[in-house]
Amino acid sequence: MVTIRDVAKACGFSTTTVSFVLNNSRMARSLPETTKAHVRQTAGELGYRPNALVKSPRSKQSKILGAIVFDITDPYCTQVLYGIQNALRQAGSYVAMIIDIQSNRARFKQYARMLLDRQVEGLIALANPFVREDELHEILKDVAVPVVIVGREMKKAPLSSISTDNAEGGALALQHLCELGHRRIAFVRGPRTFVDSGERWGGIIECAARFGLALDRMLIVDLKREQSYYEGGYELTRQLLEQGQGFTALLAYDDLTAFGAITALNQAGVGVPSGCSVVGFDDMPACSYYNPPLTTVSQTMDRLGSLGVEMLLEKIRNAKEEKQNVGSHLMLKPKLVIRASTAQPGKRF
Amino acid sequence: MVTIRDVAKACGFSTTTVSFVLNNSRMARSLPETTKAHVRQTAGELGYRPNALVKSPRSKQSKILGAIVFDITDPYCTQVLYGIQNALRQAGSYVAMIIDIQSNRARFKQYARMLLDRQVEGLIALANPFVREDELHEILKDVAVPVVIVGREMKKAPLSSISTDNAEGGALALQHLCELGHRRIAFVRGPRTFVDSGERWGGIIECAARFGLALDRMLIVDLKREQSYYEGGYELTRQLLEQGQGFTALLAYDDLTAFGAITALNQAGVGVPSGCSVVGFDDMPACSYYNPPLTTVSQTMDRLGSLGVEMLLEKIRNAKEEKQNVGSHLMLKPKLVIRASTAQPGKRF
DNA sequence: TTGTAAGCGTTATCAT
DNA sequence: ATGATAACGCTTACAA
Repeated sequence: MVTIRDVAKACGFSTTTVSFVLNNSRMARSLPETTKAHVRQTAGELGYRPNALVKSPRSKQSKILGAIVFDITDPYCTQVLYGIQNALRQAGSYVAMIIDIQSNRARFKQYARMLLDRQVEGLIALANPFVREDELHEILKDVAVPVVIVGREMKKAPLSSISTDNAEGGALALQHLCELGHRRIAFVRGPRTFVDSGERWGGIIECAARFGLALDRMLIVDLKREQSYYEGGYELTRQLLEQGQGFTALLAYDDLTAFGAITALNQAGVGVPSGCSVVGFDDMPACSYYNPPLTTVSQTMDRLGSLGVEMLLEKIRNAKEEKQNVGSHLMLKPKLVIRASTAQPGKRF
Repeated sequence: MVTIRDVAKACGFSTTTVSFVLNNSRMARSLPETTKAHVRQTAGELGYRPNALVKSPRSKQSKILGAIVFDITDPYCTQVLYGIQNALRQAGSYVAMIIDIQSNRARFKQYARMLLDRQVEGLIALANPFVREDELHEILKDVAVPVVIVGREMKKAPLSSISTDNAEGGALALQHLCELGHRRIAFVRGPRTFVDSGERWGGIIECAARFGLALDRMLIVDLKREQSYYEGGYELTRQLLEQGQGFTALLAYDDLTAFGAITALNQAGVGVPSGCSVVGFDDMPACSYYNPPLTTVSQTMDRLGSLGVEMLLEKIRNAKEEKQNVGSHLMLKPKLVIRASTAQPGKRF
């Protein structure tokens, strides 16, 4: 391995000078071009590469961020990670250490500690829908580095967070169906304890009022936590159909629920959207190639990730300047993405 | 920050002793239990956490592996990553630094270097279908640490690799269709330059011979590299239908291609599987909730990842013992996953 | 403009 | 059984 001392020896300057030149430090400005050129050349010739790990003790900068996701095979997580990596590339110099806790709450704390042991300068963590705000605070209370939570609004400092305006998302979805002329609309909501599901429902109620739409309790069903959302969407939709409640549209908790609903509808001989329109939530990649392509509400996950990183880097800068760190919260507007699973109510039904 | 010196001072022993105890080094065995207990307790009380980064200069072990994927939103990649993380958790102590090159070849080299600067002890890289073996060798030729390539057979040392038996996979898919009684089968192959597509085709030819099946050139079409596979599958299937070539089954390059094909078939009024059976390749998660759920060939991506890590760790151990590193190659058997998109040929058509 | 030397937190060597 | 001390590769006050 070629060290900075090897370079220094080879070009006849001290390690200090070499360090200055190779890091473009402000001290390097006072060095003559000839020196710099010489240093750089010998470094190049020797194939010198600075050891990024050992920089940290003196500089106090590991240039590593920790990212904790709850399921790396979940499209929601990977889209956020995509955004994270984009922001990191633009910021330059920082890398992420990505950890998957595989939906195992106990691992969260354990892995957070592991990342801290590895001297990450900050932590960005994706909240899954069933972890509560106070739990997160409890777990993260003695973490010394800045933290940003993605996907859940954290109201208490010092945690910052970035999330989607779920209420607006719910409203957007219902508004779309109303504007198409639907009045008999079924709702497959998320499990009762899910924060985001509650927020979405709030938006739906508000929007229903705006359109003078009466919500029929018989057309409102809730997923259970134990089921997969796809299975749940399928089962609940089948039940709705069996009960013979007529409806011309269905608003699902998320895209997977919507996929399950479509399967149930088709099996019952109901075409989508000819017999029933279906709207999802999230806009996972599979929506665009589903059969039919799914109308849904996009959470713009990549922006969640990239802006989350920007917030985190900002917090890290503040922490360095000993500014006190207040928690801040960003709420992104969701976007309605209209595809082929929604249409005006047909004649059938 | 609490350092090992703080602990030493607090408990009255030297840093050496503390280090021995806290690392359970063999030297610690000769220490009396009382000492060890005392050290451990003060460490606990002070909340001491060893700085994992600075261990590396002396121990020569960063305990970091680099993982390079070509698209972190691609289900193939994330499934492999899932396997990687599983293996890492079991192995303990190692973490992965995951880098997404976003299908940008130029970034491969750049990021590989970045990872090496960060002292990764080994590299595991997922090959995408359009990078060639010699390219990979060229890029990785002066990488000093052990490397394992996932998803592409590398025949030349010192690179090791682990991949799926694509020929067997192709054969498996066709055999399934033949056994169902199909004789008029359409093939949407991958782009000509794709290694895996060629391998699969080899298996298909072999299997066709075995079943005495004549392959009709009019029913064989190839995707173009520029198109998305979903789009390509859709377009090519539409063309096949327009040409009026009768076929009762379609074997697609991969799952996305199959999804596109199903969309085209349905739009033409052909039911799946009632009018035409469709088989994909990969078994991405979307297959199980597609409409209809897709019969496909599983690459068992998680095993690709976990076994890949095991190979890499093995290589790292060998490298430490100065054993010379020969490249090794593992080829995993694919698995046929039968779902609802295939059936015996119907009466229609 | 350049160099010396101290330090970062750890582990390894060697002595006691 | 325990401790001094050097070393790892780098950055950075301070000195010249």
